[in-house]
Order: sequence, then C-alpha cells, then structure tokens
Amino acid sequence: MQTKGSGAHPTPPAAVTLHDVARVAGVSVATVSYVANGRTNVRLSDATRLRVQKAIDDLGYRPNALAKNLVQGTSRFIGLVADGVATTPFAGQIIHGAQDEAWRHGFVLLVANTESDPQVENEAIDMMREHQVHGILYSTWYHREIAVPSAPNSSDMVLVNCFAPGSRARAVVPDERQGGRVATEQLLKQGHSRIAFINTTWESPARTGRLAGYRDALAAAGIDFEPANVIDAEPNQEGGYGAFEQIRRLDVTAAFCHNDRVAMGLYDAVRVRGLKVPTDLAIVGFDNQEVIAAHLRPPLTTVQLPHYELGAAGVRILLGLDPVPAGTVTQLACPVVQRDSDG
Amino acid sequence: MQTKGSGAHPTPPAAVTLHDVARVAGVSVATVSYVANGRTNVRLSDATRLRVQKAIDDLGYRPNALAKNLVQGTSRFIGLVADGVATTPFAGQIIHGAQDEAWRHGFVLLVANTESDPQVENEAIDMMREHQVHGILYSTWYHREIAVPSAPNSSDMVLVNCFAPGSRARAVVPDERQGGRVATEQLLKQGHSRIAFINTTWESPARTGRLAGYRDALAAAGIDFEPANVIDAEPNQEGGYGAFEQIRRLDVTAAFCHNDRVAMGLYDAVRVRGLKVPTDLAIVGFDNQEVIAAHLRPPLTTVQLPHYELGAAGVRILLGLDPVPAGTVTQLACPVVQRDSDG
DNA sequence: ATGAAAGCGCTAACAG
DNA sequence: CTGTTAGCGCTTTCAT
Repeated sequence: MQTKGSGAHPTPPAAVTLHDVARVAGVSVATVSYVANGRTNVRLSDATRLRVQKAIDDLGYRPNALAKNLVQGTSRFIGLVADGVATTPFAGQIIHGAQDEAWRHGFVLLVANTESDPQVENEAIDMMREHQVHGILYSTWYHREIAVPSAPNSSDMVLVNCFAPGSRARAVVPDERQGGRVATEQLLKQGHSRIAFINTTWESPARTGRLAGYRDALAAAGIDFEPANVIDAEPNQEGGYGAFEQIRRLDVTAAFCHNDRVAMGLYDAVRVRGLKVPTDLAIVGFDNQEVIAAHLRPPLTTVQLPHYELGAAGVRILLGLDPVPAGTVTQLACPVVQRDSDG
Repeated sequence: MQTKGSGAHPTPPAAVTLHDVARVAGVSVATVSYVANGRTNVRLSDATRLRVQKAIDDLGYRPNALAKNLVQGTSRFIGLVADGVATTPFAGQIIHGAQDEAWRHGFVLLVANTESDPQVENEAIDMMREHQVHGILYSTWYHREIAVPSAPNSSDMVLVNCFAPGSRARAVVPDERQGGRVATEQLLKQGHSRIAFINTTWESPARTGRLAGYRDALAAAGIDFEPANVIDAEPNQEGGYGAFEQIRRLDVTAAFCHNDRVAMGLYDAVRVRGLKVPTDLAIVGFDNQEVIAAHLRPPLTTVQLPHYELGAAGVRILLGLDPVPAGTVTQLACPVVQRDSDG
C-alpha cells in the first residue's frame, strides 16, 4: 500500500502522462506515443511494444485529448447550437441523430441552447470556435427560414431544419411537399377521393409545402383541387376540434391534418358527435409524435418528420462525407407511418 | 484589397494567435495575454492597453480555448451522458437545464447518448475524461436505481434522475412521494374524499413513492386507506382506458393517475360512456407532458416532474455550488400544475 | 529500432 | 510597467 500525501483528502489522481509511462517502461516519450496510438508504420521491436503497453495498462494511462488536439491543430468537436431543446421532443431527436453520427466518426458533440436569443447565439458560436470545433450545426426546432447568424465564415456551418437563402451555408431540411403528397396518397389509396386538408394558419415551409404536396397527389389522381376543402386552423388540438364544423359541411370522407395535435383535436370532435374514425371520417396526421399518434383510438396514420436523419445528415455534410456544394439545401423524405385511422 | 495566396480556395483563416497580436501591437505576448483576459491586477499603461485592444479587434483575435485549458490543467467542460434523448421530451429538459446552468458559470456541455449500452457508456465516459471534463452528469430518462458505471472515481460524477445506493456519487432525483401527496391533496381540496389511484405496473421509485404520497395525503386528511382503491395498469393510454371498468365499480368520485398518458386514456373511457370530466369523475395526472395535459378537454390538472431543475441542480452540485456530501441523494419537489380536471 | 528536441497557443512566474 | 522564459502533454521530424 502506497502512501501519497497525507491521505486525508483523496488527492485528484494527478493524471499519468506520457512521461510517466516512458519512465516506467524505460523508453522515450516518442516511443510511448507511437504504441499508444497504435502506429504501425513505425518500426518498434515487439519487446518494447509489449513492455510499453504493459506500462500503459499498469498505470492506467489515458491520453490528454486537449494536448493532442492542440498540437494537431484540430479537435474532434462538433458544435450544435439549437434554438430550443425544451419545447418539443423534436429537437431531442435532432441532437440524438447528430450525436450518433458524430460518435460514429470519433467526434463529440458540444451543445448549446439559445432559446433564439441572438446574443446567446453569438456567444455560443464564439465559444465553440474558441474550442476549435470542426464545424457547427445550427438547428431549429421547427422548419423555417432564418437569417444566418453573423458568422465569420459560414462554410463550416450547416443548417439543420432551417435554411438561409443567399447564404453559402449548406442546409438539410424535411421535404414537406413530398410529405404532403404521401399523406394524401395514403388516403387516396384507401379509396377516398373527397379529402379535406386542415392546414395551419402559420406561414411556414410546412404550410406551403404540405399544401403543394396535397395538390400534387390530387392532380396525379386526376381529381380536381377544390379550394374550399382546405381549411386553416391553429396547429393544435383546439384548432382541430374547431375545424370539425367546417369539415362536416364539406362533402368529404377524409381529412389530412397539418399535424398530429390537430388530428387529436379532430378525433375529439368526431367522437363528441357520436361519430367514428375512420368509418365516418378517415384521418391522417403529420409529425408522428409518438405520445399522441401511437395511442389515439384508433392509432393514427401519420407522416414522420425525419428529425433523427436531419441531425445525422447534418454531421455527414459537415464532415464532408456527403459532399454537397456550398449553398445547397438537401431535402430529406418524410415516410408515412401507417396505423388505423386512414380508413 | 489584399491578396493572399492564389485566392482560389478561401484559405482557412489561419487563426490569429497571441504572437500575431503582439507583433502588430509591438508588445510581448504576456502583455497581450493580460489585456485579452482583462486582468486588472497587473499594471499596464492605458496607452498600451488601448493599443493592444485595437490590435486584437483589428485582427479579430480569438483565444484558443484548447491551449488555455491545457496550460491551466483544467477545462470548462462538463460531460453529460444520457441513456436516451430520443424516447421522451423529458431527457431534453434535463439537457436544457444542465446547459443553462453550465453556461451561466462559463461551462460548456459535452453530451453523449448511450441508449443504455454499457459499452458505449464506458467509451463515452472515457472520452469525456480524456477531454479533461470538470465532471460528469450521468442521467436517465426515467427515475430509477442504477449500478454506477465502472468509473475510476465517482466523486466527480453526479447522478441525475437516478441513484446508486452504496455509491459515493451524489444524486438528484424528483421527490415522488411529495408529488403523490400534492396530487392527492389537490383532489382533497376540491372536496373529494373517495379517490382512486391508478398506479403503474412497473416496479420503480415512481410507483412506490407516489403510492406512499397518496397514502400520506389520505392519512393527513383522516381518511382510511382503502387498498381496493388502488388499481395497477400499464402506464399508457391503453392502461388508463382499460382501468375505467374497475373504477366505475368503485365508490369513488376522483382518480389520481400515475401519469398523463394514463389520464388521457381514462378521459377517453369516460367520454365513451357519455360521462364527463370532472363532474362525473375528477382526474389528476402526473408528468405535465404539455402536448397532452394542456390540450385535453378539459385541460388536465397534473403534477410536474422537475426535469429542468434536475439538470440545473446536477451541475450546481457538480460545480460545488450546492455543497452536499458524497453519497447524498437530493430530492426536488414536484409542483402541481392546476388546470380544470380536478373538479 | 529508438531517442532528442522543437513547438502547438497559451499562462504565469520572475526579471528588469 | 513590460518583456523573457519555462512549461502544460502531446506529436513528429530528424538524428543516431
């Protein structure tokens, strides 16, 4: 049993360094560096290699990533600044996707939450740059257009779930139009031809994109677009509930809702009238918000926003694994998740 | 207009260093370091101070945090390892709270998602240690007991939303018992005295704690505990829906549900019978899962799990701002969020 | 096959 | 008041 200091307070283990290992193994630090990094292109006798490895294990040597990064002039950090982690489960998915992908390539995520405060945002970006991040993922919790933050060089920044026209920053966003199309097609496939669309009142890529997709699907099926069949409502349960009155006056058998929350409200309204989903009204949602969609009665057929993939694609683009030119906006497909509400 | 290199590819800005600033300002690196760090205890003439500051601004100098951390032997990193960011919105709140608090003290969050894979978990912890993190927050997405990961020294690790009996690691968790008590008291306050409790079938601190709290509240109100009034059900919508049959056979006017999802299912069952919340049955939930609770009809009175505070308290404990002895488990109160379902 | 030494960008004594 | 200098822990030529 060794005594070190007074032994009263457990002295911070005082990190063992390359030098310590070198001394114990009776070799130079360079040699230790080689075997620690498993370099095969340098010739070392098996004898020393083993001896050094043993010393490393015995001492429990762990490299100091800070020093390593400093000398190499580059870190294994990727910065992720998000405008709101709290608000929805969605942001969590983006982080998750980014984290997994980064990890896979030996990178670590440095996250900052800004709550859309430009002040905080700039500080966060500065801070990340000071930490020599490889690049920055700038993400928003809902798909929207942004003004790219005052970054010196936006070439090492990729936008996730948002885009900035005119910026050189690359972006990756969900394909709202394709999503709107497959949602509608799902209803069409079930034999519905008179389909209402409860859109949101919020101007956004989701609003225009999903509407366009709805029209695409109708057109492809040879069905005339009926403007009266699209209703605007607040994108929440109350909106969906309230929209029912208009729906019932329409000659439709199905409704495509802007999101799952709207669908949930609509379910409510349908049931209050003693009606049934999907026999009296077939419903398709959007978002695949699992708390809701998977547990409504009947479970809701919906379209999934590819948040996880957005995060993952973001780091792939950042790392140059998915080579895309500056300024490109990559669109990711939104798959439909079929359950039982589509008729 | 200056020319540098061929100008074809935008050369990576080649980071300006202390030396560059020193050269331009005509002073030594030490001096620059002083003013860059705003040191007031060293005496510098206002003249040089200004001159240096100007050079810093002109060149757009940004300190290299890696180098700074290296020489100081300590970083401004806090590691956060989570067992699941994706599954619920809850984990996001923990991250958010931790991030805010860390930021407030000049620290950055390094996050890793492990999906409960012990392999990944260890790698994540190692990686963080290599990056010289100040300490590690180990968090779980639901409150539970864990075996503390094989960490060399758990003194710099704090457990968030989980605990490890026998470990020296400090922990911070929600006070389930107090939560169960206030939920029940809320119903009591509204005049209900015959109250059912739909508990979860999953053995967990939430299950035992909330039940204890329910009994506490009853006892304090001088009401006998009736074992038949507690029902076990799966902690989701289906469980709540199914529990109604048992509830109706009970002589109760209110139900406290293990969580909001159960409450949502129960709402459904109540409505299917043509009954009404809260007149026919008052309901209180748990979790305050906003997508559900705020938008049910009527909006759900519930108890909030302090996830944000858990994250924040975790970093405060880690940083020694909230001094607690090793091995301590800190409990955080769960506030009730009153809406309209409690009668 | 291995070691010596320079230096990454920065801080902190210590001189002057 | 300000400059010189010695490292922090590590990688990497370049000698030997």
